[in-house]
Amino acid sequence: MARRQQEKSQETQQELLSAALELFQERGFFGTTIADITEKAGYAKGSFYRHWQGKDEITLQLIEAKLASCRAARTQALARARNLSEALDAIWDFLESIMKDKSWARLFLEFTIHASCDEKLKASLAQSAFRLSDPVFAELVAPWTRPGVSGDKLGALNTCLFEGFLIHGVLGTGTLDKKDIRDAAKRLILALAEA
Amino acid sequence: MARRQQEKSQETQQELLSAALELFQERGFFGTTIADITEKAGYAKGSFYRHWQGKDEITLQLIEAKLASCRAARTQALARARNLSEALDAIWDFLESIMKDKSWARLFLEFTIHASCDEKLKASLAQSAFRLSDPVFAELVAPWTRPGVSGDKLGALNTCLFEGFLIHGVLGTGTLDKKDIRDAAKRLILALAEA
DNA sequence: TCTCATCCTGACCAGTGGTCATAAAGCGAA
DNA sequence: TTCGCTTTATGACCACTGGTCAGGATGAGA
Repeated sequence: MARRQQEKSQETQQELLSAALELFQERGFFGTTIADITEKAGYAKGSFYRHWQGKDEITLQLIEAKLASCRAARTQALARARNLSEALDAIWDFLESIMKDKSWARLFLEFTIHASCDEKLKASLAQSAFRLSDPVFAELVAPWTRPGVSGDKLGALNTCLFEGFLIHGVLGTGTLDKKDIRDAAKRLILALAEA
Repeated sequence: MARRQQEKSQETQQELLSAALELFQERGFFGTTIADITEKAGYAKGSFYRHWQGKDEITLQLIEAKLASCRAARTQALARARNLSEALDAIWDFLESIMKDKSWARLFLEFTIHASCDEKLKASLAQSAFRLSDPVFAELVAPWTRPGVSGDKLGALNTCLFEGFLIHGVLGTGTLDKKDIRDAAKRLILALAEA
């Protein structure tokens, strides 16, 4: 059987993923080179390209894995929500869980901006579960919004506040905390949904 | 006199600035190399470093120049404002004038994220007139906010919406337009300022 | 033992930001 | 005009990046 060879390959991939994650958290997306990753994992640079096409691909994979683990909790909480306020809380619990770690916030932002310069990557990003896309948000809040209110727009505004807060966070002025932004988002969305 | 030499130097600097601006708008901050800039302007790469320490410095200069031209109008409009709503409109006129051009929005974002990885640059950015800093906003809206309301927080929230909208813009989903975000910001700030 | 597929290597490439000895040109004075 | 001196401009050079690829090592099956 060729199982052991495949297992070795998988193991290598995992080691590279772990190394990449650590380095991204430490030095950010732009600050990490592929040579850094392979060196940390104990492989030659060429090995990287057996598993991914480039830094973009491995980053996307890491981000998706991170989000997948946070999404389960969100789905459960949303199922329990009895009104729009509770639904928004579930959504913001999800958003907060993503960024509990500041280095994740930076990685998200760096990658988002980087992706915005590349059409293909932008498409992957929009399709992936990375961002809480507007239609998804619309679907989540649909049960509690009045007809005529665009759920997409509510979602986009919510995302603006969230991603703006990410920038606020990485710049480190510290004027706002988690609660401030959540309250503001809830206030805004509730006001608009009922208008 | 050495005037003609200085004039030539100034002229070179201007040519490089123009070339840099065009390229930044076209290809973004990360997509533009220093060799691109000097080549477009018709100089050798080394000439660039007579005028700036690196890409960061020339970018900061370009951004500050852009903002300086927009700030005059803002100051005038704010002086005429008779209530918080009008003041917010003046501020959003200013913000909109900055990124009327989509390529500016991307440049702002790219540079902001890039700066967030560098302590020195982050300080320059905070100090510069680049971002509508929280204290400045607080001062602008102070005449119309109730005591006990933190103008800094209002400013930070306003900035979150603005910068979140910049991301929304560069990702090009197009769910929101200028008016949506301005209305949302006004609604939020007015509600909080009067609470 | 002999193949052959898989996994891994590291020298190699073009291109990056940044440096610096050198060349060219402008300047004022003799 | 001619001679220094200063300012401006050059492009080869450096260490580094993302990415490639012929070839070496290792394991699987006959």
